[in-house]
Amino acid sequence: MTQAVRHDAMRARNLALVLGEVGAREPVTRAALSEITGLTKTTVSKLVADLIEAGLVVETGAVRDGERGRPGVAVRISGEHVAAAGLEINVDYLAVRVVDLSRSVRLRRTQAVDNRSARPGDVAARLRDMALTAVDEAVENGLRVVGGVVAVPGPVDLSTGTLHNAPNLGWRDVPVPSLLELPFPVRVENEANLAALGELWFGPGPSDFLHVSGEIGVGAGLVVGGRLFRGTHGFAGELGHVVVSPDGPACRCGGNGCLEQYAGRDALLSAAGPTGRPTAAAGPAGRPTEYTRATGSHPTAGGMASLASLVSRLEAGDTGALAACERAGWALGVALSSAINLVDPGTIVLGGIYAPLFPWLGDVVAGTLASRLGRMRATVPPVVVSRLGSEAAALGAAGQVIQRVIADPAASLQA
Amino acid sequence: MTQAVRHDAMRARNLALVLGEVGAREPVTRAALSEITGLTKTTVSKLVADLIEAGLVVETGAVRDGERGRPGVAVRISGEHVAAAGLEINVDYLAVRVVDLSRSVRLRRTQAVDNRSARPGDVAARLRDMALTAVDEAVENGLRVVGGVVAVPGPVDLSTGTLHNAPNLGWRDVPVPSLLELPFPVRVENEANLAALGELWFGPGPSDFLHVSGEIGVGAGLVVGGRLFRGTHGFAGELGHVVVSPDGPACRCGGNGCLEQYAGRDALLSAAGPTGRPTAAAGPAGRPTEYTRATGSHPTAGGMASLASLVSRLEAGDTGALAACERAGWALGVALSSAINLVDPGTIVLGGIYAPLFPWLGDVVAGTLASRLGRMRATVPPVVVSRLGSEAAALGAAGQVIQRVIADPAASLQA
DNA sequence: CCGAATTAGTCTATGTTATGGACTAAATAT
DNA sequence: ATATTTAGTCCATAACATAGACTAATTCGG
Repeated sequence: MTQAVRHDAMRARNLALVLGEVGAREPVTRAALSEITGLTKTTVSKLVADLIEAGLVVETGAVRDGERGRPGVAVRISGEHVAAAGLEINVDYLAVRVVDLSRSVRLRRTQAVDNRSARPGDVAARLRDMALTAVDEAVENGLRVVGGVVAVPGPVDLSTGTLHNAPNLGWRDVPVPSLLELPFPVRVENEANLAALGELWFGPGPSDFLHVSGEIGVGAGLVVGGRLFRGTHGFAGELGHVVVSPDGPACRCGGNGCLEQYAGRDALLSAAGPTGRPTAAAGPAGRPTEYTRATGSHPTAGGMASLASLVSRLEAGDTGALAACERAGWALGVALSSAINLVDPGTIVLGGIYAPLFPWLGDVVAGTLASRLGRMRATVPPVVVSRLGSEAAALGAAGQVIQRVIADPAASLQA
Repeated sequence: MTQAVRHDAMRARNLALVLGEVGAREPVTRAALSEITGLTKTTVSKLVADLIEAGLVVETGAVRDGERGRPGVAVRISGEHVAAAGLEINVDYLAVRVVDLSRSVRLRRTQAVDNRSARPGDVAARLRDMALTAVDEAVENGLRVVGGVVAVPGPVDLSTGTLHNAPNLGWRDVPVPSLLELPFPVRVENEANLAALGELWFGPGPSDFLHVSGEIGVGAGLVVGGRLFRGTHGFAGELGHVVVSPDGPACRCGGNGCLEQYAGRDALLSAAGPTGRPTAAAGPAGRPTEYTRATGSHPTAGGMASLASLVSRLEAGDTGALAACERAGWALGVALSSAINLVDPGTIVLGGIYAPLFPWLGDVVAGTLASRLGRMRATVPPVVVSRLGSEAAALGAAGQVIQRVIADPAASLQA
């Protein structure tokens, strides 16, 4: 059930409503906000004044849009005070992103590390260092980091932040927030879910889609009506173990013929045949390389090297590589057709390793969907590529903090 | 975005909150409601007074529970004034249920009709007659039918109430509400969704589950946190076309090896081999038999006769019938393992034709799930049988109206 | 160039709703 | 019989939004 509504809750909701509309249509004048929300001009003015005082909103000066009458003073979300940290623990790298309230990315740090062999405490310490230097830099720019979210490759208990198990890291029941000990509240969430939210808040697309995160495993995050669907225990979106063929190759989950056995990173690479740089010969784990990049595909650490070589073989027209992609695309299409029948997403967004492979996968996936769904549905969901690639999860993590502030400005208005 | 909150909205929400708690814990005293909701005794008293005046709630007299102090006056949801109609158009029958606000079923009418060959207008006219006589009877009992929902076997445009297409009826783009022309607002919804909601509101079980409706097709309704998940366009839950084997038998949807080809009613019956009363020799379509029943499995119209004979063959230990059930159960398990990985339901509820077949299916389904999911998940969702059987959809339909009244009593408080 | 029209935003009085504490009512404990 | 305890009502107050008057700043038309 919902909570009781007192006067303070009424005000809190209206603050959230106004701030949300500012974010959705900035720059907007108070008059326009009054018309959009249905609140009176008086009320909107008072709410906006509070938001300005809290540093969440700023005036951008008068707007003269050729209309008659006194010009309004537009406001927009302020990116100058409040910021959020998006952290990511992945198999091959650690990442930190600092995003301000206006969703501008203020800082990017990625460190290539092979975390497969590492202990949770050591990884957390390294990520903590990265986060703290990032926070320092943010503070120098006048920003206050009000919270952080950590993206991890496995299911999470949302209330405690415990990572239940991450098979590709070899971790079990890791209490991530207490290991990090950061000077702001930290939540933890599955990377596939966060990648979907990253696509929602930082991508160009719609607000109804299934985002597929191709990594070693294959995860998916479903966003409907701008909200993430988590399922009963928060384990929804395990696309990697959807059945492609019930008598297919055995999977580590105990089943047979799961999608992961056809389109997971390792399955894809080994199906493509021998490659120049095999997975085992990945870079040294001890000495991480630090660097910053603007956008595009991710660094070559661990098996990533093989992915890069797979792409170059595909570009060269290598038949083995092409066949492997075709098979993976077909399997993805089969699994996605089940997913579409079950959860009815508006669009399919292919991310993770499928982003760089999209030129060789996309059409096969779309074709498989069309042949399996076309006769039932008036429209088959379009298959598009993620523009964020592997940055999606860390951005989604930061975005989740931003979203909380925007959804409940009254809470952060006191602090 | 949400709506602005004015004083009237505040009151509306608090009314809903109080009414909801009354429904959840009846009988309750005002004092207990005050403690539960956090609203003051004064406020609760005023809200309850309004609810009583509107006829939604009644006092049940003092409660002396052995405690010290003045005994409170308990209130409960009133079943004496407001009622809802649940209507169902199925392939083999039409059904009407009238349910009062306290969720007591006040009237059951079912008419066996073969609607396969019938025109929408004729079917609607017959259902309309049934509904009107039901409403008359309700009025005689002092009830006011404030709305109705129609369960139909196919996807629906919720805003207009148009049934897009019902392959088993042979209908396309049928504007159900305008055909019915009933003296109360009518909405339309997919029967699988409504069956899930029926299970939620009238069944004994939990509020997180996937309800499987085995009919000619196989539908599913997902309820998470007491809310139905509909997907982007409202087409979620098409379990019947989830892939069991990608190179299996061709399906009418254009795909291959869909669940429906293994566990749909027709597939199941024909796999069971020749039967005493084949599907084609179903009862006469022209002369419907009217009757009323309390509970249990549904009438024998159309293919239903064959289902009854399948059950008797199973009871007799017929090996062909047993093998068909085993195969269907295995396929259901395969499809459900995909569904569990994708949407993470808390429980699997088998309804429709799977309810009477449960003794021969249940263990196979559960076993298949255990073997495909056991190694990944700490707990595999339990597989249980629906106690409502084929009554679930019509009850869910009526329940949806009730639910609306309880979720927004302020709206019906004016009328 | 000036007044009329138009739109933005503020100010003031008012209405609606929930709160808090005093108060009455009705039971049990001693 | 009296004290204690709990239920529910009454009344003054506080919080918030509203309605409409008012001021401010622009464009339009002559």
